[in-house]
Amino acid sequence: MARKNLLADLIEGGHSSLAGEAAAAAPEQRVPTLGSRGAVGAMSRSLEQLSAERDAAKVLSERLVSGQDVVEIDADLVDDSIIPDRMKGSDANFASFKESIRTRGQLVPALLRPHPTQPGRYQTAYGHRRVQALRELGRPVRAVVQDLSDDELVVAQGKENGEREDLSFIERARYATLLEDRNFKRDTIMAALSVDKTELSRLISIYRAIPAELSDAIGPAPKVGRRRWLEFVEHLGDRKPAKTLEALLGNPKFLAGSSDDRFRMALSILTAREGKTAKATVWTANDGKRIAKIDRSPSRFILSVDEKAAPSFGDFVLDRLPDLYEAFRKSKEGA
DNA sequence: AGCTAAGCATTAGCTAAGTG
DNA sequence: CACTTAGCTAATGCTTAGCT
Repeated sequence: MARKNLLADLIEGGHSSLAGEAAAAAPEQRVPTLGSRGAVGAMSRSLEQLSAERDAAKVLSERLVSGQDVVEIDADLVDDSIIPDRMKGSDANFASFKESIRTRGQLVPALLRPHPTQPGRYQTAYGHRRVQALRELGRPVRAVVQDLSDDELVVAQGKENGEREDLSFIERARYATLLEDRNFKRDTIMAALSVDKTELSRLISIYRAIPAELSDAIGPAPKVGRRRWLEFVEHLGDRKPAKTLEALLGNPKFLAGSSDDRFRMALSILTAREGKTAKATVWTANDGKRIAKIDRSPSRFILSVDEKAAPSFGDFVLDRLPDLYEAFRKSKEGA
């Protein structure tokens, strides 16, 4: 519970006056029209960016208020975090982000710590994209510098991603696994990713079950969540992925598609080989009505009755379930 | 064609039970 | 005790069908 409300606490705690304003203004927020669609659409992206930066500012505000000065540091002296969190090709908006930094300057400071082994250098805890953009622009980084332990660094980095919620499932799984490989405690990883132990366990086991070449080839797949990655791993099984990989990497369609598309293709190759992966089927009665849908899996048989096509048929079946089951048992005994 | 509501699929967070 | 597995479900996103 505390974990779930972490973000809310941060925002409300630090900016209760803001929240109050928002609540007071709410009744008047029903603006009838906002001009033409085109104008609104063009604005939305920069608005998103603005709000993302404001959110980041809220999280940093505590540190700023606590008497930390913002200093300017040569971007070339700033290294990335000890653990990379993003996969290749996951940041499509970087160019426009960089452009906004170029035109408007760096609105929100980054959070750095002194490099543990190289005096005079720094490591990024929070604000990787800003640092990267400023590095490319050849500008100094405005930053708060604090002595942070490895744990604190990793948790701060996780917050950055959590704020924007822009790490996909597999990226979080990868990040969690990298952290574990670096011997971070489960508690720390849980804090860094804002997940519970259940989810953390799944993240790590799923990522470890997929050969790195395969997950790298697929990429971040932002629209694919736990459920389908789990399905992916189940179908992968003990099978040698070499053939799957070969089939995929040799396919120009695979390489041309989006990361989500690549995931879909990879999954369909895995499931196709399985032969009998029955998809949901519809049972049609003699009168032509599509009465029920059947979903099969190794562990389930789901029968759903269409209440519109056959009102109260479900109850009818339910009433007779005991008799049906009895008949079923007898038929088994006989066999 | 454009809009809306309904239906369906998916994600992600939770509890409970199992395992070593 | 620390972690894993299974299963449920609210919230969200997407698709489809029906309406104006």
